[in-house]
Amino acid sequence: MNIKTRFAPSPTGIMHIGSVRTALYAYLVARHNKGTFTLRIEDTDQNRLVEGSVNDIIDSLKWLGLQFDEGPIYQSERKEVYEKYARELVSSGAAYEKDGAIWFKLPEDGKVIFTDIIGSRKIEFENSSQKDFVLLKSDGFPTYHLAHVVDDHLMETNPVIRAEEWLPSTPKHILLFKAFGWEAPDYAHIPLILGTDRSKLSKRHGAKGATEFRKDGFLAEAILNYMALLGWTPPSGKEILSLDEMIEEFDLKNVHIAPAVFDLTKLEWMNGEYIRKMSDMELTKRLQEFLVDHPAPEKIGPLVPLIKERIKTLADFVLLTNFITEEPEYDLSVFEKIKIVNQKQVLEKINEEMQKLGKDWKSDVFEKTFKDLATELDIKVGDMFQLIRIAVSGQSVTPPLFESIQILGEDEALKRVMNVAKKFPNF
RNA sequence: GGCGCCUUCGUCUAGUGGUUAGGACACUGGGUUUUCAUCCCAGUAAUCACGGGUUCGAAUCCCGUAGGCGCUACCA
Repeated sequence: MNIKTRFAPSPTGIMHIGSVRTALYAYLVARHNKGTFTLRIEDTDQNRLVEGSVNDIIDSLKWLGLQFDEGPIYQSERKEVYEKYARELVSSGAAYEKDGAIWFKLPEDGKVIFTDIIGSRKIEFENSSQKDFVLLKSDGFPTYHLAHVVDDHLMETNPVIRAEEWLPSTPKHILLFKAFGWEAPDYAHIPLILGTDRSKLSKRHGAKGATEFRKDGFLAEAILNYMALLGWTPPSGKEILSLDEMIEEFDLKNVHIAPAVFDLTKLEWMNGEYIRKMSDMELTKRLQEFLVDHPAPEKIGPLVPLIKERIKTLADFVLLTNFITEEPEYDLSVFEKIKIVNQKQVLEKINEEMQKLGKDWKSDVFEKTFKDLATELDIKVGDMFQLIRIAVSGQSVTPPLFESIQILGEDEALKRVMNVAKKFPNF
């Protein structure tokens, strides 16, 4: 059978992260079966249109690498088509006009039975539990129900892949296909993605759009990988897999039936995995593209090997390195993570030792000095170096300590330690 | 309210009649790095929603209940 899938968002806002998964699955099915993937814009509700949304959707798909073969097809440009078919139903007696709209007449008895691809589950709806519904609105635009049936028939979409919120209206669609004398497609209703409160993921949960994740420094491949696994397990059991590997392994039959909670922490972990896996050169390139207004893009490269294992998102690069160019802001709670009781005195001691080091500190001397000091003051070596790290940078995670000081310069490092020792614990 | 779907560690999940219920994230502890991170090892964590069956034996099959969620628009 010829496989044609489509992603059919309505342009009522930015491309939501949940839509990314729907688009991805439709894309994977098309590619796996050497079929066609189409983008269709469902802009039939004139009141809810949001300017810029189509661009955001297309940009998101492009960024993610989910290239469509056909479209975008705009439903708003096909009004006559829908009207023609709606009138056809009026002629055949399956629909009627009322208040300037065309309504579908729901059969009084009988039931609709279909098998959803997801979970191969058989689903039944009694016609008596359904009501007549609008096909063509009085403004001449079709409702989702009419537009879906007409378009997916004309486009020969099969299977129809959409979110599970559509499941309750599927009998309407199947009845419509039947009224037209058309064969209904197979349906795959993808379970919802939930927020931490287990309700449908939305902006209320802080759920962002695809392009916002991009702005936050997430990688397209990590987003794709994470979203794919939120509701699907590949037969190989792999957790990290590329788009090509997903295409190879994907089958709607392995998509889960239960909804899944979106977990940002795991996404961050996965993004970090992708960053660490990348070559230094590639990561440098990505950072330069990401940090468009970085004051010195040529200085990013040398820092990459130092921070690669410490960042989870591209945006973390800034957090990790801005202490080099900017005076850090100190927060007592960061110091409190170190289990040293008399931190002020230790800081003063560190300051003294640093003064004695003179100019051009050497790595081995530096390390021996503070290891000895730790022994002398009876504190853990790890805590000693961590305290220096925080005094110099204001942060508990930085590039390697000695390298950080080298980049910063001995004078500046010393100045900061002195300053901290003096002010502690009142910043 | 009506209709529908769902229910294994906190989260993502493996599991299709016999497993010490496995893995991943997170968390905790330890090791490597004389420092953070990375990496490695270990550990905590699911009476498989609950109650009945069927069976020698059930997370797995059947029935029921509860809870959660979704839909219930001339929105999609």
